[in-house]
Amino acid sequence: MPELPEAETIARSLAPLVEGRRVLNAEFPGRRVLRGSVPELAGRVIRAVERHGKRILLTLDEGALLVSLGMTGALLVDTGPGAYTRAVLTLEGRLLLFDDIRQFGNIRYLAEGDDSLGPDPLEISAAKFLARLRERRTRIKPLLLNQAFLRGIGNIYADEALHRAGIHPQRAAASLSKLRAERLHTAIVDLLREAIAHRGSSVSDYVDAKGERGGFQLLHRVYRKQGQPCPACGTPIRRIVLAQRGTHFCPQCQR
DNA sequence: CTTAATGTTCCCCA
DNA sequence: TTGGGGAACATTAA
Repeated sequence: MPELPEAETIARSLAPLVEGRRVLNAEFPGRRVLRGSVPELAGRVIRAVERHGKRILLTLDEGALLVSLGMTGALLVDTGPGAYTRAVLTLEGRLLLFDDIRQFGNIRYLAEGDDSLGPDPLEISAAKFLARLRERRTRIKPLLLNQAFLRGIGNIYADEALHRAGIHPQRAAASLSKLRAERLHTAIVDLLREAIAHRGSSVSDYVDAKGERGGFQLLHRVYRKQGQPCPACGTPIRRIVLAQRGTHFCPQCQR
């Protein structure tokens, strides 16, 4: 469900609804939702809601909650708890729910900052991006999915960015020319900004904190478009499996 | 019944 | 040491 544009949309929709509010009670009906130990949350105040890669960071007056949305996680405000509600935070005047059908998502408490992720793709410079590519020996698509390399890109935007940049997903990352690497950097930035402007991609069940769907799925060029003509050249889009993920590309434009 | 799905982690092996 | 491959996690939809 969530990659960077979706997480950004969730954070923006959620922030004005919960920032500054005190937690009155916290319950976790989902047995497997909590990771690590979580201290008493009642009495804490939510100071800020921000995107952290493809995750959502709820900064409290002491510590923070890091919400990983997994494939099907959603943060919803003032809806009734349902069969897939895994966490319930009762706030002053609002109810914040974490719903997650497949339960790949989780919530962990951070006492301090989290430095386990790579740079944000919207903030890294082209020069630094190039330098980081050059020190890796893996193929470009799995590298883009690696959150320690860049935070926030997932399967949809990896495929879409590589198509825009004209790069084959199995291409060795370090073998990209300077020009190609810069083209990829530009493609990533443009793509993510456009997707955010369209409030993310609702391919299956992604919704923001108000339950609203995104619209960027209508502008996808290759993701899950196998057999359909490439919008650039008309060649049928191909689907392969790479790193256990469906991978969609144009065999003509991406070499 | 089979396959695939916006994700991550862990284990084994080269 | 790095990273690739595969399995696992849990659930729904086509």
